[in-house]
Amino acid sequence: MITPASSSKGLVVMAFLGPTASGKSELAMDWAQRFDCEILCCDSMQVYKGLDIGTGKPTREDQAAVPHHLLDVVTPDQEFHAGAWARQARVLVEQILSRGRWPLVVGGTGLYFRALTQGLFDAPPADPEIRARHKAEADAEGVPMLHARLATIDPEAAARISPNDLVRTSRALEVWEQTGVPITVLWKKAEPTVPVHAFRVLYDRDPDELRQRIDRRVEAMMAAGFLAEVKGLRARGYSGARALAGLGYKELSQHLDGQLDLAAAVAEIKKNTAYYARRQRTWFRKDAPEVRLSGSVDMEALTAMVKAWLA
RNA sequence: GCCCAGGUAGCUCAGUUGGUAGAGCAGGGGACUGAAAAUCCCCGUGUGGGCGGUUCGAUUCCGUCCCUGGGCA
Repeated sequence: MITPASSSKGLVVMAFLGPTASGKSELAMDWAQRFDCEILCCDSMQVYKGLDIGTGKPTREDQAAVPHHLLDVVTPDQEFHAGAWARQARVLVEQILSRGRWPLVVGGTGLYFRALTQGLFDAPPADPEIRARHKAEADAEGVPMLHARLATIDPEAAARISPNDLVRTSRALEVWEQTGVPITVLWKKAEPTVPVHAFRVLYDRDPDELRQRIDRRVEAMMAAGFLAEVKGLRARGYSGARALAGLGYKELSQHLDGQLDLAAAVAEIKKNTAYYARRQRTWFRKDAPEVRLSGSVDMEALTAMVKAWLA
């Protein structure tokens, strides 16, 4: 038996990270039941209530067997973001450790994980009005026009952000408009909060196998009523919510709007999910994991590695 | 056996009035600080089915052989 109490590192967590459909959740359930863990879902879409099938949310049975956190924290139309996730996650880590149990972070949202382990800088929150205005300007005159404006107030930020990247250009301008301080200055001032140390397990499959798993998973979601879930969300008035821009939700919404036939929508979901898995790989490769695993895992060997790491 | 249509990137195909070729899909690499399942950037040398011929030069024209699909016997 290993417990986090045996560590002298401070706040300590286990983390199973990896691309979608890799099977990391099953691995996590196994590990959690061996070592008395509580699971922190590191997933930007599972936080939404009602997005169940399409997000691959843990089943009721799994949730009953092991405590899961950071699921269903907001309704689909509510604002949510990395900062909110990280804040809640940090509190949960402390609480779980104080109970003498292990926090086990499981998921594939790289930004959220980084926000937990490294912290985010102190910045003003999003302002929907400003974002809507930027979006309208970009639609009318192009993102590069906004980017050019950023370049005049914060050349360093402009140099790091693509002229076509609306999201980042808009955020940098948003920070400037709200504080009068260039975002670059805030980046530099970012000070890490109490660090969370994570034993990172990157769980992956080879690309061919992962692609097959993705295809099968999408088919299974469709068979489980994914389309009905999307219809229901739209019927409740969430069609414009950002949550509905998530993988699968977006394509099925397009189908329901008559833009795609169902088979094409499903094919798009598979393709876009595979693209997404690639982006996830990039993220976790950079955040250097302690171990890379795939396929069936030797739990004894993994346990030994964690013990050594804790010592 | 004869006739027709094809054989070009892992797959489906385009194009080159002769100057050694490019799209989509698939695949790969990267960025990422409160939108992140979002947003954005980058990556294509392939005996142009084989062998001959014409030509300064052939993937492109000609001959022949092989393979695939269809038709006729």
